[in-house]
Amino acid sequence: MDERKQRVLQAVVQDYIESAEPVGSRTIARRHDLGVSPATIRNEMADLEMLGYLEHIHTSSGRIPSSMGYRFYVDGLMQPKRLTDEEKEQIDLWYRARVKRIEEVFQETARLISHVTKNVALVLAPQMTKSAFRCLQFLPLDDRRSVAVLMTDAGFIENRIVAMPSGASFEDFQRMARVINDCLAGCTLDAIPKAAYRKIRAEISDETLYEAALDVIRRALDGTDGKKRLYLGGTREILSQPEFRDVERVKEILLMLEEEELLKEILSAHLGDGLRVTIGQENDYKGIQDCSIVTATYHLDGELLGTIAVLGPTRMEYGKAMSLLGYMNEHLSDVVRRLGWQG
Amino acid sequence: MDERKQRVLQAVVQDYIESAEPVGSRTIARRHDLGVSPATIRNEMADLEMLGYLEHIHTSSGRIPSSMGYRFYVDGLMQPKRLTDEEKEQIDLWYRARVKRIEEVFQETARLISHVTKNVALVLAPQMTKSAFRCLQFLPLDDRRSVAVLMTDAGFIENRIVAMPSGASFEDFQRMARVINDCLAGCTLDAIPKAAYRKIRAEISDETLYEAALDVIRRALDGTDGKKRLYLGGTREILSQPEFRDVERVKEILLMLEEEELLKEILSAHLGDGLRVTIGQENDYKGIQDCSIVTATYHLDGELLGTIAVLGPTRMEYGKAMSLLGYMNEHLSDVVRRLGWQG
DNA sequence: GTTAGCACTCATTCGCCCCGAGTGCCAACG
DNA sequence: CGTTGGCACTCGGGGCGAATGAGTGCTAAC
Repeated sequence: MDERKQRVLQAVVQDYIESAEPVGSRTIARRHDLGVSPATIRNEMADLEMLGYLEHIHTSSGRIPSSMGYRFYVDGLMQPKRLTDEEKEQIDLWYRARVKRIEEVFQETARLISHVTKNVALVLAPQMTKSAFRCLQFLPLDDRRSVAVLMTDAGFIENRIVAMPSGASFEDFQRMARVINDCLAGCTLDAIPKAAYRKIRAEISDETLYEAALDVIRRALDGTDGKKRLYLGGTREILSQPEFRDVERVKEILLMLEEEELLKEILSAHLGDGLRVTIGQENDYKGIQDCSIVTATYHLDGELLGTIAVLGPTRMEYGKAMSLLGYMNEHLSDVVRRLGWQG
Repeated sequence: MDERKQRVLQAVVQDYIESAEPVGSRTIARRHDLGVSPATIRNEMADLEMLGYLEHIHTSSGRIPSSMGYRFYVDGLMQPKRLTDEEKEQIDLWYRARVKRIEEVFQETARLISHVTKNVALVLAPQMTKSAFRCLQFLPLDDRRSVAVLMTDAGFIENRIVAMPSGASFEDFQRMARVINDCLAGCTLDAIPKAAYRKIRAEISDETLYEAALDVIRRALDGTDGKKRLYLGGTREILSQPEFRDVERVKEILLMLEEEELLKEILSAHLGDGLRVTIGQENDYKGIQDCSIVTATYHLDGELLGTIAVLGPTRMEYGKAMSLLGYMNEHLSDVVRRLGWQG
């Protein structure tokens, strides 16, 4: 593919991303300074179509890029846009103004991304169960119940009300906590070895108390896993995309966005690959083969990681999405740290 | 207004709610057994229009109810529908299956209501700051930080990481907690008297420690107030309403639904009135004068209360919405209690 | 290799007509 | 006097065809 073809392809993709209308040879000749006439561009476009980079809806309607065309554009033609200092400032401001509690980081990140890109944003929060047990403590609530507080090395904190079996005192509970803390020290939450349970069993002779201990561990863990991990943003924003002018189309995508498991799967598939773009038919899942996804994985101090993503029509501002995610990727952990999650 | 007019009005409202199309005299004669001819019904409808209960888009298109018409229907004509045992069973199942943690109750309630009514659901959670201070406890995290856990009488639990000033030991913090617990006992969180602060000041002589104490209290409180209190559900469901066939209309309502403060205001205005219906032009806020809101306030053991609401086009199944909210109203506190929030 | 010219293709828009649902009024009926 | 049937009138919506315009593909000339 020669230089000029590339420039034509670039022009087509850029114009189409901007206008959302099939673009014709004349338009390109007018708006881009290629130094050739529309007729020549027509010839080039016909060639590009032969090569699979452009598509025709029908004879006589401008061309639109194919998935392959977008791919070539993203890989080579697009000039990677960096965020300006001003934009970075804005992002920082957004966090300062809106995120008061660590739990809000993910939701607000999704909102921010969708707001900037005008597309759907997905944020997959790190799994608490992947981090290591630090300690379990009890606080007295009343004579029948106490509050179990579970902390992990990554700084997750969970609290939960547990009933105390009649006959057991708060002191019994505190002793129990010490045993559990000893036995589970350093265990990753989703992989507590059988041996640890045996050790607890050995330490706690009282049957009811042992049952209570198990219950506490179970309850402390189960909430953490069932906890919402996928945050969505921008289901409103996509309405401004011409692709979703028709309500049926909107319903379709919203229906899909409710399938949390499916989305998690899609995002998990991209885990660990840094910044990555999947375009149109490159998607495995059929329902979004007219959409593209840009994903980035972020790290929080070493082990823990999650994924942030932008989902939108193939006609997406890839440069913007990529630079934004790239920035978030680097700085999300800073934000989290500033908010006091992790030292 | 005589008996027959009422039956005609009832027929018009019911048919319109069902079909979303303006209803004509012939349709009513066919579908409702009023024992009179379409001509007679036409006359009655003309009268009802004079009286303000029905409206005409223009000559020769069936009638649709006015706000006043809906009001008359809701107040007198509608037969109040009770939930069947089966439906109640379903609701209970929903909660059992989906609500694992107390924090999810409100979001899931919103989802449930929107799912059943096919309209937007709003749930205003009770304010933590309206409940009374029970105790503040510290848990050690590492040598520089500890976790402050705040509990209130209503069973709210908040946790937050606080830095310990250098030089202060964990024991200092625990002493501080005891002082704070003494001084704030029984105070409502949003109305801590000046005297309480003076008392703390008097008890804690060390300047840095006092600052730290204030910071802890402030931080424990500020998160609780900033915490999300309004839960939305069903922004997808309303797409199936013919009123929102046009994307512009959808955008409009979604935009409004983002104005959290506005929504809180609207709901707060209905606080404490039990089950209440506001129809079309009865709404103060102009943006929803073609919508109706059904609200109900629920109580959680005495003091604490919040509001649940259904927001939809005036052509709403009032009976369904009201019976559902009525039920939720009575049983939400049961659900909460079962999940262990409050004894 | 590039360009101008020309015939051809569709999608869209507009006007037009017709149909059907519905009203409003009037006259007749019991 | 209330009820009914009949009839003229009114719109909205669907279907049809012509005009428009953006765009292509091809060919011949530069």
